[in-house]
Parts: sequence; structure tokens; C-alpha cells
Amino acid sequence: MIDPKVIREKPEVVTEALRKRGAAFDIKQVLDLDEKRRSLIQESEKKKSEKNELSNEIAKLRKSGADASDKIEHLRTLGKSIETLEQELRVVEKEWDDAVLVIPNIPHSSVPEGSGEEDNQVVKVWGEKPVFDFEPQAHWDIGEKLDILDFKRAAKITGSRFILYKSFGALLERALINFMLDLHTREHGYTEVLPPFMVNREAMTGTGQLPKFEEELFKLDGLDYFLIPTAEVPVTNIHNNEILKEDDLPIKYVAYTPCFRKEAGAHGKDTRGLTRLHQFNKVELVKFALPENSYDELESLLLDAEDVLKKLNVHYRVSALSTGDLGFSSSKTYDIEVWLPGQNIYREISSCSNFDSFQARRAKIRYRKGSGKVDLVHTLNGSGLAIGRTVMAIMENYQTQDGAIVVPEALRPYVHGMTKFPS
RNA sequence: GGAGGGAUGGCUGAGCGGCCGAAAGCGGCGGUCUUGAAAACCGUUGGGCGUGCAAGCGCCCCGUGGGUUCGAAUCCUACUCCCUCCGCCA
Repeated sequence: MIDPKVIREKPEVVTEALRKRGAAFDIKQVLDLDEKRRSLIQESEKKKSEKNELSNEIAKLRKSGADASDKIEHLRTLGKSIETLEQELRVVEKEWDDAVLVIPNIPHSSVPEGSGEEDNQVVKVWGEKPVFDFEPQAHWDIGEKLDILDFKRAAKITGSRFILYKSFGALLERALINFMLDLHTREHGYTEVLPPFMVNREAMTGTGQLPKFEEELFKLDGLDYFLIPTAEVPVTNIHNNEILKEDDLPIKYVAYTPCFRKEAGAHGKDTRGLTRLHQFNKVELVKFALPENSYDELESLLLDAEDVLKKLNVHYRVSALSTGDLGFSSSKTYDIEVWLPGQNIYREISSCSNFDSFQARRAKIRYRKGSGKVDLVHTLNGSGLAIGRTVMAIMENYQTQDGAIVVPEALRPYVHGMTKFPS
């Protein structure tokens, strides 16, 4: 949620920000509701003040044994009119809430303006495309030949867009999870957490998935619980409704979780391979930072994520998303895109974002400053990295002419010292 | 799944339906004393919203939502969560 005071006092700033995102929005409606809301609050609070005063007078009269029946009668009618006002207020507040909760975040001033993906700016390139003296294969072909990725049987067990990893495939997935968790905890100072994989509606609203994107989520039958689409949701909500200590910031968590997504808008897109599944594994980095340095924290979070690919020695580039491609809750996002020689494309493997105070305001995550004042923290997160997409990057970048996969050196301790599969 | 008990401020823990947003202790912060520290003593110490340039003023919050009442932390009710015991289970 963006600051209601900003909406009220600088509606043109909000309108302009939303225009950059390509999102049309009727700010007038929100302003009207806000106006209505505040005048109702003032009206009812005035009456409540009267009510409190009267109530005290009655108490005093009662204590002295005097008669208070006319005052009681007055209070009775006052109470009725307060109730009416409160009812009106509740309706207006709900409408206002509904309107405000679907407004996306304001992009940071450093975000390149653009209408979509095509306007993203490549800001870094690391390594280079590997040269093959044969035609590199896509990971789904390699995986099938080696019998380590079994899409057919996954479809039989569940349906399309699921994967059954076998033998070295399963081992590689597990190795990468452990490798990344170790890297981030031991070298980058993150605290490991293992959160629930289902969350309630409040948590989903706190990070911005709800109310706008319910159709993207798997919901449990008969319970108001959802399968998490990313660890961002349970991990960010660790501190919802809390006031943190300034000295404890930044707080840095790393979590491995599976992620569940309906991919509702992606029919027919990326249907082959590990690219777009309903269930995939991810190691996620989450930070709670001070407002004054959260954009620096984003840069270091990005470096922490990049470090995984550097250690695995896989070529990638980093793009700053344009205003038109920015996610709903984000104020600034970098995507790390890994090179996939088997498909001859760059593919997103991590998305690192600063949410500014957008999520903190929704989830009520605050901190106490040295001065004693309370303020919203800034929340950040980024994949560090998506596991399935890392598996496919390794398979495609480390393939050999005879259809084997070389194990990146950094990963060997995690696969019992294997250097190659099949060995 | 069955039977009980509980939920109050950063923590512990009082609280008769009417100055209770809430005692007391601990902790935190500031000060006195001290070369410094500790101890002692004094003071201070929740959040949200509305209004205002500000100081301030007002409203709301005792797990959450309803209800009773002129008035609810206190009574009733539903729900949620926690604890103990039994059953079942990884």
C-alpha cells in the first residue's frame, strides 16, 4: 500500500507513477472516499467525545446518589446516532480499503521508464557464452535421454507442468538447495529459516499477492489457507505486526521452499522443460532494512544472488526492469537472466526487489528509531536462486558432446564428489 | 478426535460494570551521586487514527468478531491461538 497521505496530498505524483507503469487508475474515486471517510470520522468522534463526558457525569451523579435518568435518556439517543455513523463509516472504509489495496507501488526514481519488458535495461553482464563444437541440446532432451527428468510420469501422477526428478536429477536439485543455503548463511550472513508452505489470507495481503492476484494462487478447500507462490510471503510476514529494534536491522533471512503457482496467464507458454511449473523449488533471500539505506541493500542482495552463478561459473546478465514491467508491490527490481545455450536465450533465474514501505505498511512491520519514534521498515527480497532453472542452466551450459553433464566444481562436494554424470 | 485451563503494555503480573490505556515489579531511556562503573535515589517509558505549522486536543485499541448495558479489560456469545491430560500418529 502506498502512503494514504501521499495519495491525499500529492495525487498528481501517484497518477504520474501509475501512468509510468501503464496502469490507468481513477484517483478521484479514492480521494472522494478518503474525504468521506475523514468527515465521518470527525463527526462520530465528536459525538463519542460528548458521550464520554456524559457518561462520566452519570457516574458521578450515581456515586452521590442523585438522579441521572434524563442524562441516561440523552445518552441513549446519542448512542443510537453514533451507531448509525459508525455503520456508514464501516461501509466507506471498506470501499476505500478495497480501492487502495489494488493500487500498485510507486516506482523508484532510478527505475527506467518504459512500457514493458522491451524497455528493461541491461546493467551488468558476467562471463560469456560458452562455445560448443557441437549443437547444444535443450535440457528437456538431455534430461530425457539421461532419464533424470521425467515429465511424462509427472503428468500421469498429477498433470501438466509438473516434474519428476530421478537419480542424478533429484540429486542435483537437492545439491543446489544445500549449496545455496550454505553460501548465503556462511558467506553472506543470512539466517536460515524453514517456514510453513501454506499461509493465511492476512499474510498474502501483507505482501501484496492478495486481494489482486487470487487467481494465481492455489487455495485449500474449506480453509482460508493458500499454498505459497514464493517464500517471500511467509518469510516477510515473520515480522508482521511487530516493532523491530533499529540495532537489529538489517535482518536477513534465507529460506528454501517449494513454490506453487497456477500460471493462469501462461497457457501455451514455456510448456516444455523446467521453465514454468506449477511447483518448483526456490531459495529465497529476504531483508528488512532501514529506509535510508534500502536501495544500497538491494544492490548487495543482488550481489548475493549473483554470487551463486559466479560460483557455478555460468554466464548471465542483469536487467533493471522498466516501469512497465515492474511487479505490483515492487518499487525497483533487478532480474538476473541466465544464459541457456540449448535454447539460445537468456532466462530469468532471479528477481531482486525493493518494496520500499509498500509491504511494511500493509503488514505493519515497523522499527523504533533511536529518537524513540516508530517508522515503517523497507522490505526486500530476491531469489537466490530458483532451483529448477539453475538445474536447467547447469544441464545446458555443462553438457558434453556425448550427452553427459559435467558437475560445476563448486557443486562437487554436494554430489558426493562426482565430476560428471553419467560417470 | 475427547476433557479441562488460559490469552492484559518490551517481559512478569494485578484489575469491584463507572477518570483503567490500565496497579506493581522487571527491563529500557534520561538525570543525581561517582575518577569511571555498580548500587541507591529521582524522573520518564505502548500503538493506531483524526485535527493542527507546532505545542496540543480528541477518538480507538486489554487475542478477534458479535451481543447485553446509559456505560465493558471486567458480563454473555462465536471464532482463533496457546498450555495440560487422554487417544491417534511421522
